[in-house]
Amino acid sequence: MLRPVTRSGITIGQLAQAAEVNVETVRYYQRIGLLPLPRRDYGSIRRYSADDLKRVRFIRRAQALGFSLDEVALLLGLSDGRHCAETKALAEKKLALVEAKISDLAAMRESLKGLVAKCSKGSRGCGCPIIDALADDVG
Amino acid sequence: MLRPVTRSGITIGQLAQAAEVNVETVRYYQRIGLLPLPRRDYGSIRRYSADDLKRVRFIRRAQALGFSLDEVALLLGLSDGRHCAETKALAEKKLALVEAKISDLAAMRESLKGLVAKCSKGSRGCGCPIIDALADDVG
DNA sequence: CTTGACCCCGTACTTGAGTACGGAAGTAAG
DNA sequence: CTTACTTCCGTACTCAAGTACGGGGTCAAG
Repeated sequence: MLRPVTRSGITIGQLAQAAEVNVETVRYYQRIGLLPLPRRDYGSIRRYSADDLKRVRFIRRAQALGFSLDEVALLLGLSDGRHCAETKALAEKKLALVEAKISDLAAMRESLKGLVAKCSKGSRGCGCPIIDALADDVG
Repeated sequence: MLRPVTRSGITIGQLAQAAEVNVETVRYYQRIGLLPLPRRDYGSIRRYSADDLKRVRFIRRAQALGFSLDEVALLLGLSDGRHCAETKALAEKKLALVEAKISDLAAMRESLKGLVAKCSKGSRGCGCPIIDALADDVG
């Protein structure tokens, strides 16, 4: 029969808009394998799922946290449910990295808080050596 | 007399090594104004201070946290001790950003912890939908 | 059945952040 | 003084991560 099966899922344009990225960016992620190319159930137009949207959002947020696309791919790969030993080792490495980042950011936060407080009191010279926030030795 | 005054400070090569960056990177930061070009007290060779080293390290760590060099420049600019009102506004914005990053990373951390725990128990299929860590709405 | 909005694909261009290169000059050790 | 290592500087190249472009196909509305 080949009836135009329930066009479930959203188009690339809608996906891009929802994830606040460029359509080209979505295509780019597909090309480099970060995003699975979805089946074209209907004609030649791809349909995307809610999971695809979550994935794109994850990518962008992970990037904002300083991960490269390669690293993002690794993080996403952690969910393959296979190769437990390797997965665990990798997860532990990433966990340490994440914890280091958190502590750097926490130091930055305190520094910024101090600055805001100083500025609020209108004290003269609201300088803030934020640089000192990250001055301690690298773990 | 013009005696070769106490060659205080380190050379660019030593600075680069200490900060674990390329010499060219240091020169690059100078070119784009992220690093002050130090006076050449002695001949034509630049000498760098401990502050310069701290600055380079700060830059790299801030980058690893997802800040662009432009943003790093802003962060560093917070210490100018002038324009209190603007400084405060900017600091508040950055503070919010930093807090958002921390909470994203904290979610990632929990997810990774869960994965490591599952793997440690040797349970079958140590999959970890880390993607869900960042699935909640963007603040 | 045309029009306008959207999609497909491949290729080329751009931007941010370095890296590499090559020749001249400074400097330290032998 | 010579040799070997740095530094200086400008220019050119690279790489990741997109962005833009152009030609063609689809599809719903008018």
